Amino acid sequence: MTDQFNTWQAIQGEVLRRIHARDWPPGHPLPNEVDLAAEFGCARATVNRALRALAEDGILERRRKAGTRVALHPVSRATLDIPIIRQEIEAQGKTHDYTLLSRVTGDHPICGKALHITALHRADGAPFALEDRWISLATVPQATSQPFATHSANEWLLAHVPYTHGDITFSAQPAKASEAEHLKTTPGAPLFITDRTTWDHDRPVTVVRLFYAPGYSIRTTIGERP
Amino acid sequence: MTDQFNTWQAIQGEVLRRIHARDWPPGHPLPNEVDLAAEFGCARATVNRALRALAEDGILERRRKAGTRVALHPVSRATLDIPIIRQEIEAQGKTHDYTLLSRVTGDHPICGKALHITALHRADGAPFALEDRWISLATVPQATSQPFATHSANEWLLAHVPYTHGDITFSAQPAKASEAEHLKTTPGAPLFITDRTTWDHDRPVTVVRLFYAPGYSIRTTIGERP
DNA sequence: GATGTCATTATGTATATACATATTAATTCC
DNA sequence: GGAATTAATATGTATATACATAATGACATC
Repeated sequence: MTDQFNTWQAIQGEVLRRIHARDWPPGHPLPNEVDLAAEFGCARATVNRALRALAEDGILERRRKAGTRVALHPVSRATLDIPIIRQEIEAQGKTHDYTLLSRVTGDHPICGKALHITALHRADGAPFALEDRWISLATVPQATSQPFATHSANEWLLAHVPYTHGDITFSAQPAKASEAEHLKTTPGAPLFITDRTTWDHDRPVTVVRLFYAPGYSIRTTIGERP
Repeated sequence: MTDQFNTWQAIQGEVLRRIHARDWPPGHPLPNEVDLAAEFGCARATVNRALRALAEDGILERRRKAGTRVALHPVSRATLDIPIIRQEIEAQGKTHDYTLLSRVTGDHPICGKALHITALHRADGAPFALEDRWISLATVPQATSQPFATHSANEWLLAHVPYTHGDITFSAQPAKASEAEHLKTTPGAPLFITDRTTWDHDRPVTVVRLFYAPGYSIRTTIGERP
């Protein structure tokens, strides 16, 4: 018991220091929790808390009995916060403006009978993102009574319709003529696209594709200590 | 104490159930940990573990004294695993092929004097991603003795050079003539781009831009229970 | 030698207790 | 009434202990 590390953050910091200093290079096994607790002069639960958090970040790999080791290929594990568009725009100090472009019913391969909504989000008047959304009427019948004329369907859905899970895909696609027109760019221009599908258990809630105006990017960090 | 939930996962599941069932709608405050523990017939630490994990997922918002409430705008918090390209290709059951295109020294605004490497990654022979990388020679002098002819610089760096943090940006950009040629597409084609910068404390390690061949996308899930 | 059993081991988790800390609410003081 | 102080409260964390569980490795068995 050389030093006294008595918070799990301090222990995490010391472990990270040893990893960064190459005392424990990639693939290197760590002492077990009991020994580390003895060395750091703290309880095993505190060591466990520190190492578990590092494992969740992808820095360590842990297996029962096998022990803990420094990740060999520290698959960069980044946490993406995907805000609603209004918040994203307002966070830039700009004013958000929402325009409903169309609102019809139709059929969608995943959603079935669905409300089809297209809308444009602007930031300080400039086109920001084009929204193409389907809302399943089997899952969300209340959507029919919502105009979605002044507020984004996303915010209404988040506040009123539960979902259990979903998936998001990011890609780059060329702008079609109509998309280019709304986003004030040229057909074929590279657009950053997000496709999101959300479910409530096994029932589809909404499928949405967002076309972001040229220049858009999303950013995240890895290994940042708060 | 009606039911007996004695694992933190069971408690997390029950809390999620109540959120999804709209018993606790967005913005709704939860009972405090002591009361929940009494209701669930478990220790407060167990409730804490369950709620803390949900807060990390962005589902709950917690503040001392103020208590716990269901997140009003459940900012979709997705975890992105960014594998090394070879693993990404091999995970698709394809063979990875790496070709060094150029290797010179030059100056880079962030890295200073740096090794500049361009390389092409192929999957089953088809262009997959074009890599444009700068490695700071002040931080990584050993890089000069590495040919990077048959293996990606990324894997060598991960195994031999420590880093503490970094940032990643995703965007869509039109292919320049040379990029289009390597990726066997046409100039102006929309390319999915990732820009990554990594640091070891305050020293830049490497700056890399990856141009992915058309059709590439990254996918993640939200709210998935493992 | 291959296979199955069992003890060992390191992590995973639950519990009771105690104290720390942030934040709000109430109260006192000027 | 407004500012400063204080009390109350919910979460945050540390500790010792106990048992659960997965995975390994050794041993015994066929």
